[in-house]
Amino acid sequence: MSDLLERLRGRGWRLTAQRRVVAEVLDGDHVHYTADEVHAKAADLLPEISRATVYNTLGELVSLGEVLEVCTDGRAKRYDPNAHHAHQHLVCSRCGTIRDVHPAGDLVANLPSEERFGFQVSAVDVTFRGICPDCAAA
Amino acid sequence: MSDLLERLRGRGWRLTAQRRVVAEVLDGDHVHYTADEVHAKAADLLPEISRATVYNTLGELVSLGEVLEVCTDGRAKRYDPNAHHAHQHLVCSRCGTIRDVHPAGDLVANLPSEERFGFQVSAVDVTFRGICPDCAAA
DNA sequence: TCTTGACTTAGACAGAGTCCAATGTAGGAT
DNA sequence: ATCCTACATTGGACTCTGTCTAAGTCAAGA
Repeated sequence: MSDLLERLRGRGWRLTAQRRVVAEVLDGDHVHYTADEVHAKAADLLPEISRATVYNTLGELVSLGEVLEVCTDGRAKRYDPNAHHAHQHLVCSRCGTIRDVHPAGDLVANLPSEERFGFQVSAVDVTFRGICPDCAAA
Repeated sequence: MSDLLERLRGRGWRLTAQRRVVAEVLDGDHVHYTADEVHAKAADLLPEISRATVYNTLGELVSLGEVLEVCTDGRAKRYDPNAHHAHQHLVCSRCGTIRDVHPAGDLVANLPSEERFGFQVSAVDVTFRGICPDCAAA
């Protein structure tokens, strides 16, 4: 994720300790933390970091296209650092676990033009729902 | 929507004035109101209706499968009375307008089994995003 | 019409997120 | 190396969405 920090510095981002730890927390695959989870994990590394800064930083990362916002339920938004590989999400209806998945085909093409109501359709968010192996076993 | 009320009465629902006006507000196509919008419109018909009752009634309608909960952004949930015809949503990224749409094909089948991580996949929610004709013109 | 358990109400509360004025600091300028 | 200052951070108040509770009300069966 340090290449991310370099990229952002190149765009004029000031590199602060707070931004570093937020970026560090978001490193990894299948990471989908809420803002509060990011704050808790960041506070383990930098105890005095504030909630406001975590929200600010996440918002900036989203605006810059480096992180995706995901809402799979009506609760807190989740933040997905896997923004540079198009993907969708598979969510366990019981425990809420989220996996990144890669459906086949062109999903936007599934929408016939007579169903587009004159919209310029540019993107599609897909959430597959089901029961994960752990919940199915329990 | 009065067939809805009949159906619910058959299931033991007590028919109150409050439930009637909530059902009436939710009548129509491409209806996707937030709970507060439902409350405001219901209060036009029955001024003393409370927010709690609107939330209760919407929750019950969702549990009974008569209304769908939709969240297209991280904000308030929206309530969609078109629960008896499978459909997905098309959302304007600028103004938030929502249309019900009917994509072609079996959307769950788009997820290859090696991308299912052992989940039993049972449903899929799809949100197409784009710019609506009004916003494109403006 | 009476009765009763289901329904409604107002308001307190909780969770998620935003905003603001005061303070601190990264990094270019000197 | 130090200074400056525009940008970043902070804590706390605030907003919005939704839930809960205790007390009062009422639909509909007896």
